[in-house]
Amino acid sequence: MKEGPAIAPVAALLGDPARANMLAALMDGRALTVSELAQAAGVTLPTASGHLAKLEAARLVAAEKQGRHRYFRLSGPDVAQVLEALMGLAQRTGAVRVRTGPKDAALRSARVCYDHLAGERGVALLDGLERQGLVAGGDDLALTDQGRDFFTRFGVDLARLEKGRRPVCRGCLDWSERRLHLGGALGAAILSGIVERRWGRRDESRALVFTPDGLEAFNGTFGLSPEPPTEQPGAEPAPAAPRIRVL
Amino acid sequence: MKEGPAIAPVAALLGDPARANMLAALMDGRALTVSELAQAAGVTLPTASGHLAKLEAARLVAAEKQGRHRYFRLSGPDVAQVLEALMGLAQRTGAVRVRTGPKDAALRSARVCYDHLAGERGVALLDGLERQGLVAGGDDLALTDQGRDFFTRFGVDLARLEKGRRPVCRGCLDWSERRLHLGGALGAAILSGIVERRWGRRDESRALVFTPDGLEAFNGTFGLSPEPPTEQPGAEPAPAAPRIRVL
DNA sequence: TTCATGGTTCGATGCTAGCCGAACCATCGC
DNA sequence: GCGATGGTTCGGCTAGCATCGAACCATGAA
Repeated sequence: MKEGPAIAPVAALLGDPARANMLAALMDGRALTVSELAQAAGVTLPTASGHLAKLEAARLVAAEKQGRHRYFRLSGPDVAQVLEALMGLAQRTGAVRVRTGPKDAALRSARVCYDHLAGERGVALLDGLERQGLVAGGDDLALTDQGRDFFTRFGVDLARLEKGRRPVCRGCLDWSERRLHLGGALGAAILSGIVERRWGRRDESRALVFTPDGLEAFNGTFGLSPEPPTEQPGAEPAPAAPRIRVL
Repeated sequence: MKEGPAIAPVAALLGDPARANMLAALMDGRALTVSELAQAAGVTLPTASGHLAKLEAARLVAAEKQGRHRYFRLSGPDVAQVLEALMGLAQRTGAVRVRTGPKDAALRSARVCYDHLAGERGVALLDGLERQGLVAGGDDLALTDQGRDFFTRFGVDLARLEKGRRPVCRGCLDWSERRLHLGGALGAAILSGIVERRWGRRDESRALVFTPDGLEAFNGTFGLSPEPPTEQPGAEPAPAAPRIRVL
């Protein structure tokens, strides 16, 4: 009666709070040690070690040994994508995080999703690239000729990206915006460009903090209008039963 | 330390085999009764009732009462999308379903994902639409002017679709092909068109069975090359440890 | 009204899996 | 070689939850 791969084992893996927190901590693409992940999850070292063994067995994370440390990272961008999508479900599901503090606002504005830019600015970026005809197509979001010129000038080694097995362009569903932002090798390259140019820096959470000048430069480079003012949190339109058919 | 919505509760919901099976049974977009879902999950009626109550509380499914039956359906296409994405992870994770029987082959070839066409033919469809310039853009996969003409001739009431809050075009990640197929209101309309024209019918599983004539008509209408012969199952390139960095 | 069927609620049971402390192994610096 | 630090393994405890039978409600048919 069942069809396709069995989702239950994987979902159960993501369903434990400790493991979920560890994975969330890895969502920025960095590799973390067991101790760091234990702290992120709020469990002791042995417990974390056990969880990580399971995640590794399921190939959701990959480990690398360096000296007496073991560094864990997500095994691929697709894991990050599923996590983002689950956050989307979790949000509309009513499991709204009440803590809409300044940190949350920062995350909604611009954050690192695995290795590319997400959040409001991330979505705006993809919009802008399309509007200018730099990126087109729907499946793998192919680069146009103009886009190739543009990004070459931006300093991206397209030839190298295209040799890899990872798609150059790929849409990734954004939990806060509920729209696509740009992932893939190009998405990663753009984020690298942002950091290299010191337009912004990654803080200890997943938020990406732009400098004022950097934000202006970023918007200018990609032809984006500045970020709209965020509406007052707590004044959500759907208070008790948000009967939104979201997609 | 946590950021964004908490995924663990939702994921835990999907992590129980009984619930996962029920959701999988609902993946074709149909509404099923509690008894049917209980059978699909292989549990007794009280157990199923309890599970469904939880899923409903989490707004993953929605219920509708008709007479003395209660019909459950997925609460939206986004739920189906997350399920498809999880299947993708489950597959590469090593939880490969060994039962690569004829039914599985049929599912890979063409199946119903919530309310639109998925599988090899679904991916080919999106490819074809793009190649012919009927669909373009990357975010919401907008229809081109030619596309509007085309689908109007195909019998789709675009004005009606665009009035709804659901996006007309939307990519949905395919677990068997690991590429996007076309979802959204237009995806649903195309599937309706296929069924109305008797090009194929939905069997009791999620497989979509084309008639020989219907398949030819489908390929012809959307300018697709016929489906490539499926390679021998069991002759997978990655036997023990598929170390594929998939995305 | 009365019976039959679909669904829910309740209570009891049993299993699973997360958690920690303690002991153990590996690596680094001295 | 010796301590110190990072990780893993083991054993035992506990809590949560899936499961089912039985009793109970609701709807439709006779």
